Amino acid sequence: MVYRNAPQQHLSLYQFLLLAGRRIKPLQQVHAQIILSGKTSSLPLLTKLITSACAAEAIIYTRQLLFSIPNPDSFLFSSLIKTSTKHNYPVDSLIFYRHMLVCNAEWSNHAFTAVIKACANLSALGLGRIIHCHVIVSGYGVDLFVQAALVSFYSKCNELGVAQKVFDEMPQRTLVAWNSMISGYEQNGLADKAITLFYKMRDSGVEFDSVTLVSVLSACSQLGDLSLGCWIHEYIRSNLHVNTTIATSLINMYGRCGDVIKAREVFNSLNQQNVVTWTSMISTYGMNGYGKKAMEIFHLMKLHGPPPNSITFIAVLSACAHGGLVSEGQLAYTSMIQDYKLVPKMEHHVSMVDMLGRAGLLNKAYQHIQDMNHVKPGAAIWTAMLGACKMHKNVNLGVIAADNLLAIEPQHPGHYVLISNIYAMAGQMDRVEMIRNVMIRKGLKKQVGYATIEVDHKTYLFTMGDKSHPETVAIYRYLDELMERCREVGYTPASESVMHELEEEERVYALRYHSEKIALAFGLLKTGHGSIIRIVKNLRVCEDCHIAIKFISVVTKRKIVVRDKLRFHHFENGICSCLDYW
DNA sequence: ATAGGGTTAG
Repeated sequence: MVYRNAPQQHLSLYQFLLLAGRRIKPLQQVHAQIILSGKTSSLPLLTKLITSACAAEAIIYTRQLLFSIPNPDSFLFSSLIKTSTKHNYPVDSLIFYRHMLVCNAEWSNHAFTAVIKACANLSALGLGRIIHCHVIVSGYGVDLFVQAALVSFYSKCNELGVAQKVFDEMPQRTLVAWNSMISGYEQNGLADKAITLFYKMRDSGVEFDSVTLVSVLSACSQLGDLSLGCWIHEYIRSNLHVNTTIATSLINMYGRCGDVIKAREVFNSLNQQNVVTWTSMISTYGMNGYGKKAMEIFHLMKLHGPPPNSITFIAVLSACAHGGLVSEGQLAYTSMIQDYKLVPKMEHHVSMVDMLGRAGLLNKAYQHIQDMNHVKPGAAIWTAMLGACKMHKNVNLGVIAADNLLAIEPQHPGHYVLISNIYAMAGQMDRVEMIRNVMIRKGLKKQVGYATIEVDHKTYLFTMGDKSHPETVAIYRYLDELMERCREVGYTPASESVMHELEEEERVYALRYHSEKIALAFGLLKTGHGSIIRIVKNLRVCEDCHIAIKFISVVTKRKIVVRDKLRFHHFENGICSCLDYW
């Protein structure tokens, strides 16, 4: 308690600390002053010094400082753990936690929440479990802050069951706990559970905030749930201030639900755009196949917006890949490196290979892979290459891509169909057989395709050849009739896109009753003439369905929007926004 | 005098 006797002296040292801010040299000068004036036991001073050093990201100096302090107290430890977690030094956060244990300092909910968050950032499930035990033994198991941190931690470690259990056992569920649980489901791809929980939250009378809605909007994007998304937009308009975060979520939601016009409206309504809102708008256009529009926005951004970052260029290159804008994409790629000094990462290379490959420039795509400096081509690169080889029927390069893909991810079930297709094309039936055997041996099945459609605020799900719907007979009869009308105006089934091992008869059946066709027939039967049909498909839409839907848009005179695994297809008058380029 | 749990783009 020495410092109470000489407040003047300390005040000036403290002011020096404030002046030093996060600059490391001035901080070290004040440190010297502290030593010279003999105030090395003033914990408030040392706490400010050490957290400033940590915030200045001088982590080695921070560690040295801690070990030079004779009796750090609980406050110093929890501040330090908090700051190190916040500045992305989770390992140091754990080291400080251990040091806190050794020093036998008193625990606090602040120290626990921070160290749990550090474990969450590391996805360190085992360590987090141990700390959870420590929490309970220290009597902090009942603390609402610590419980919320645990919910978030278990969610980030994909342990949603445990997260839910901690959440359920909370005597009082705080807003933050609800938000953690909802975002936990959303981040783990369980969008329907996130939405169910949101309704529960609303019904239990807990006030939600913009953080809740950001997660729920993401869940809407995943499911293509445009009606809940619109409801949230209305709610925000009348109750909340639209900040850039929530605006980004709205743009993204509309974009991923295929409503480009609404996305643009939100974008235009913003007073202040940042790099994230610009990037979202570019990627919305790109994802929906409007490559030219995406480039228009990119151009506006370069004129009036902040400098594009690495993620902006992923959006730009991907828009070029999906829009067939090869020379524009190549220019953007060069500009990224030369004008913006950004180093291309794996995702940029994937988009480049995708872009060149789709355009049929297979040798250039292969050359790009070989020219990648310091980056080892990952599975995504070879998948893009393989897809392009299949599209343009280049067997030689296709086999090279397939071999590389098999070498990198031999276990991945999603690759087998594509790989065996290319070997079949190359006439290497022994390898086709081998791949098939591997699939059977490992119990790997083709991912089950399904399509969903929303009618009267209710979502219906169909799988291939689905007969579970009570009106199945009517749906199939209508679908058959529809396909007959399409045939009359020139449609012929493209059966080669079905997996080769099916018998011919099965192929035709499989094509005719693909989930997206059933969902589409159901939607056309159930909705009025002017409305847009919106379908979400979990896999990529197949070639035959793509052709068929173009014809269906003609014979029914309807607008049809299909979101597949990668992008959107807007069908109207026999034309798709992807220009058959996907 | 010392810090402050959850959320944001491909």
